[in-house]
Amino acid sequence: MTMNASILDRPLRLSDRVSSQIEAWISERALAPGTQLPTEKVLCERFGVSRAVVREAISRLKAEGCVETRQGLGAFVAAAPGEGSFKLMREVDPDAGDAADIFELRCMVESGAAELAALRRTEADLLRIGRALEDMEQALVTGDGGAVTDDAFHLAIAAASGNRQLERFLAYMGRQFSASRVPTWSEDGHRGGRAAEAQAEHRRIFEAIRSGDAVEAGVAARVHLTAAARRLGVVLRRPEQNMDTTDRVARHGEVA
Amino acid sequence: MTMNASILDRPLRLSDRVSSQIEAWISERALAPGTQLPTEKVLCERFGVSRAVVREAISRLKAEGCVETRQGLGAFVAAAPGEGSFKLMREVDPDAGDAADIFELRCMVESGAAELAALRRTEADLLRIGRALEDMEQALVTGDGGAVTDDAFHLAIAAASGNRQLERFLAYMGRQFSASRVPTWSEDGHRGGRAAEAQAEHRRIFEAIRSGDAVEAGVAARVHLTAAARRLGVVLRRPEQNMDTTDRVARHGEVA
DNA sequence: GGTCATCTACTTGTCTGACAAGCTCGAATT
DNA sequence: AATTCGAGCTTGTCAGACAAGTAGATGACC
Repeated sequence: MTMNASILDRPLRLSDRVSSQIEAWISERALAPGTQLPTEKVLCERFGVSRAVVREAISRLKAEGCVETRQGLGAFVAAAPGEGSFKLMREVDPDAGDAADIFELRCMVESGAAELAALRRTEADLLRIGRALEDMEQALVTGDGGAVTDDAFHLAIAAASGNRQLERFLAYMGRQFSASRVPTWSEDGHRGGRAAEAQAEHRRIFEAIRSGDAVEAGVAARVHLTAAARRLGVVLRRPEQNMDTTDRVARHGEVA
Repeated sequence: MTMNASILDRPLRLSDRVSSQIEAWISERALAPGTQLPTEKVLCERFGVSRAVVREAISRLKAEGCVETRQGLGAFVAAAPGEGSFKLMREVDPDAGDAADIFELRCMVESGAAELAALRRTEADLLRIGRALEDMEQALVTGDGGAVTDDAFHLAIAAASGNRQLERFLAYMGRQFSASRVPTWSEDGHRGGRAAEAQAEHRRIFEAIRSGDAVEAGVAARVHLTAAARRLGVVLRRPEQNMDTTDRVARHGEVA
């Protein structure tokens, strides 16, 4: 006959106590994601335990998702409990290759968002997207506030897709990239016609979503992102096959 | 010159692999709560690692809530890993339709990854994908280790896409979703033919990537993910238009 | 024979020391 | 000045040892 009540009396393992204290320490100071934790050695001295115990404690925090470790660097706060998501994708360098990679990724996901938006958009969604479009139209005249509204436009489409994961992801990526939209809407961008060009692409996307044509919406989104990359001078690898693949197929579909 | 030595060779911590394999092992055999796990010593010999690694792996499973340990007694299955991994999904969003959202998102991104992989795969990539495929083939016979290799298969494709942002994103999503692959490779999955069905879809994807047919690779990936969702009983909203959109278009492209 | 203390074998928990792998930064080299 | 390379840090892994806790066999005692 086993004493099941012993679960409550069970001896507290050292690693449990240590992990609790570290977690409390993070919470109390409200450490921002990315903050570096003390090294294992320091933690050993502070808690008076061996490194094995500290490692098990940190291992537990890793499993809970609030700590990340990188060999040779250290341990870092990953995210406050409950909000861990795409945080893993931080530290994106606006470097050369990364920019192309991100454009490719956005092309896949945003075209998908446009397709879903065409299928599921509500009247409220259309109103929101349309308002962003009008604001950009005005920005074309006044030459002001284009970049901000551009963000709003793409976010509104993501929201209209009805897929909350997609919306969160695109919101994140959009934030990463809002800086790159600036050149399009800069003084130079207006003069060089880049702003007007982008706006024409935006109108095509909006029309497709309004009319409920998913295929056309996806194509329009892909065209827009490919053109945006070109306008920013980002060189897409194997451009002749790369992002045009589905586009080309879709055109055949249209013709057929 | 960028080192394409790639992400997956590095962040492969031993303890992560061991914990994944133990978790998959529990899932595939559908071990009842209370079942005793092999001792640490046995696990060390079986995986060929030190006790520290095994202990970290088990520590992770403890944190996930699917394993409990008692000093002097051993380690025991606490709850079905399905519930334990639901905890990971809970972090994303406790909503019901969340699984469908994630499937949609994965469908977009993984099909894109397959297309890019078909265009850019190196011989080393093909070797790695092929090895994962063979491992799954063997898992079909032995009934063991299918879920882990399934992860490896999709990650290898992501790596072959040559897009590091994509690879990181899919690695993240894969971790969130590896639990959902378990039913396919469980005992029940083998008996019901779900494993064989999935494997056939995998072969189609691999063949397309090997032959460099981007369109076919994308189609095969979309078919696979749609089927996977169906096998798991996930209801995709508006299935008749939803994920089939680009698929239908691509087929027209093939015919044309 | 039955009861109880003890002893043994085995498990997980903790400690220690060492080396490997990966990263940062600055000095030395070209 | 730009580049290379190594010292010095970090975490990751290994090996062996002992402490603490448990179950079951052993054996003594009634």
